[in-house]
Amino acid sequence: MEGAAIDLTGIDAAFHAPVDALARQMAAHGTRREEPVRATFGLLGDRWSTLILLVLGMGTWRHAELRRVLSRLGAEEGISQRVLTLKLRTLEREGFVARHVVESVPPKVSYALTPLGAQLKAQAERLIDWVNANRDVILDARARFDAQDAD
Amino acid sequence: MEGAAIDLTGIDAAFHAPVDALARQMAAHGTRREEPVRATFGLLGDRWSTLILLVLGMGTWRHAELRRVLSRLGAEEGISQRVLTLKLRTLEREGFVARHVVESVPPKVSYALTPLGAQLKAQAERLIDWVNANRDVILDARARFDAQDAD
DNA sequence: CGGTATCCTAAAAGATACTG
DNA sequence: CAGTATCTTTTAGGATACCG
Repeated sequence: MEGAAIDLTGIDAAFHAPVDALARQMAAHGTRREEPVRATFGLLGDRWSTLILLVLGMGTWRHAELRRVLSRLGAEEGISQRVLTLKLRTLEREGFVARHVVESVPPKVSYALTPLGAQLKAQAERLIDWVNANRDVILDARARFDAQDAD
Repeated sequence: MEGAAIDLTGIDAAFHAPVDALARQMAAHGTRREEPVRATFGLLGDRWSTLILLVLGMGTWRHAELRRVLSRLGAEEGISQRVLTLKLRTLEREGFVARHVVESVPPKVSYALTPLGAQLKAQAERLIDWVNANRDVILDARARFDAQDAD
């Protein structure tokens, strides 16, 4: 937890106190792409990672099966082999996904959630539930925004 | 809630049952970019929106002040005027941010969280806390991954 | 079958200049 | 001061072919 010594030069003095409190909070969020919070949020927000977490939440999958499921359920257009490998690698590096290889010819590779990944999936589901509970509020806000925009 | 009639052709029969359960869950997540869940996750995952939510959580800010704070606390490099406007527009459209204009010369524009936006900020903070609680697990996983990678 | 390499497109974000 | 327009850079993602 670094985040000390934030330079507030140029920010109105009236804001120093609240900004100071905020600085601690934002230090917790982290500023660099490598920061775990930023990295995790980035994963949840990308096109496939959350979907992958949900699918892996059901059990262990081979690469090809996983890809087929994502291609059927995830979107009109499916995920490319390259991107699935990429996303799985990132999820593995962060400790959310475990990759298991059985040495045969050809080798059998399978993926599953780690305990940490299962926790993250639970967190994601909480957020999904919150959004869905407020789905109508959001759609209303959009409708109002788009309507006034058309003036 | 559409999401009925998922085509499972080509997916091994052994997977039909779990995939079917999964289909309902993924329908809740939504597949299209316009889906509230996808859109909200995308916001939380982008470079600035979560930071903006945190700053607005402290009160009402003018555009320029907001930008100065983000440029000091948010990253080595600050947010551009254009991107801040863009992000605020999106947050406003989703109903998370309220934009208030006082008609003067020049007009005074200020931004604050809506009640819904405050809820989202709380959700984001929950996730931030979870990641920070597991920060070391994540960093360990990365270290192990990078080490075996170097073989 | 899983993975990589190469190439390409689309989308996000930054820099800069300008307007009411 | 807030916002827009234009241009450029960066990054995510997709298509395809090939390798062990």
